[in-house]
Amino acid sequence: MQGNKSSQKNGRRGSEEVWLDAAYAMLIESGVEAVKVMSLASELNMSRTSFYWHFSNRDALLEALIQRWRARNTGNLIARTELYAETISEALFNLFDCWIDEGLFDARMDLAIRNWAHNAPELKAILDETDQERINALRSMFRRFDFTHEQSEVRARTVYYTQIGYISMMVEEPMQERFNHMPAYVETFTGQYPTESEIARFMSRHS
Amino acid sequence: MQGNKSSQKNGRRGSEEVWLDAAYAMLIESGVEAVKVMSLASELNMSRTSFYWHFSNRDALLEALIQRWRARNTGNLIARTELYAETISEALFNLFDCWIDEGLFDARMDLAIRNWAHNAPELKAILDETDQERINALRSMFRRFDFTHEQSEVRARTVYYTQIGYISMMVEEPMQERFNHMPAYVETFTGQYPTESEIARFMSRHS
DNA sequence: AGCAAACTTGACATATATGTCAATATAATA
DNA sequence: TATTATATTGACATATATGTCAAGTTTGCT
Repeated sequence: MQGNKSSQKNGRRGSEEVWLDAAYAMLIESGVEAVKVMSLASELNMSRTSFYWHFSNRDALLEALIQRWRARNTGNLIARTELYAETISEALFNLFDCWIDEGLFDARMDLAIRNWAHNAPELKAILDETDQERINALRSMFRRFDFTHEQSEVRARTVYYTQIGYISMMVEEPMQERFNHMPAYVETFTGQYPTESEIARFMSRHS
Repeated sequence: MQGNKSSQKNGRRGSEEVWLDAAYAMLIESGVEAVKVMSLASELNMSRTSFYWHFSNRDALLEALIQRWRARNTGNLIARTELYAETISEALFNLFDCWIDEGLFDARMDLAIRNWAHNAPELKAILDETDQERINALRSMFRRFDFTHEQSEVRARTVYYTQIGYISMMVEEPMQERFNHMPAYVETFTGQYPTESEIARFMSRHS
């Protein structure tokens, strides 16, 4: 792990990113094991050995992938849980934006990292920490409304596990169907069905 | 995929199972990609080539792993959703047995299969079908009590996704803590806190 | 003991993957 | 145009993995 030769200021030609993008696509599509210098080279129509100018070795590439994940998938989700909301339903709808907008939360990357972490203890440790931070944020969110500590703990986990499960199953569902179910999810997570205006506010954000 | 030479009646010495057991352990520990004839051989202190007497090739071994999963992880979960219950809470507690007893539901195997399916379309199709059957059973369970179609649909998914998420995250939690949270999970999934006697009945099963 | 079925092994052929290196090509700029 | 930093390449060395085969060993049974 560690250290690629050049990654300084000069963004002139820079083919380093090309390799990283290809690696990212491969990681998401087929998992870490599939991120091979050979495969990437043939996909890029480039000599395999050219890779070694940009990265010292395969591990350096993998390390860069992890850095990319950390940079992109940190903060957004937690920020969403902290947005202004008058009710727990509104707060949940704020969170749901993450499940819809790939720019807010990269679910496929998150899944790839999770599977990868199974065989990479250091990464597993980072991921566990990340998960804990997210769950903490969700627990605080419930605490801000009328939920006991125990309720907040369990509902935070239910919300998070549900989403991780959804991602892990790679559910393919028409977007309209997802939207239709969301009020019922809010009802399940909070104990009460959202109001017309709460639903309307959420729906209007996504059109 | 397909076809090992001998697997008939004669269970005399049978080293076929030894290879399969090792493969199973490797699959669960490190994923399909790690299920390699070489690794298994060195772990079993056996010549690599000996493997090929028992299985025609690596694919046959992988096929056998899938068969083992299908044989073991089919039915039990669904049967649990169909057990007699006077309330939805009792029904959910019946289901929770699966998350506690590895004999009823092999969560680690399920996760390994799910990750594997990511790169194996045929397996993915089988898994999708299995998931659908399980969700259908859960939906029917909710329908048997006072839930609308929409509520049953979403709560069935919430219960299932939550568990898949839990497995996918490889949460390590003291058993006592899991038990302590279960009434609050029941409350989240059903909308009402279980009674003392429902909790007592569940707890008494696990001691 | 003797025989056949069940199993194991090492030598061989081949495919895929990583990484090093010296030789070369290309682009920016002096 | 000449120089230099930035890149690319093919040849080579090595590691890991799959699978075939002929020759051997072990085990169960008569």
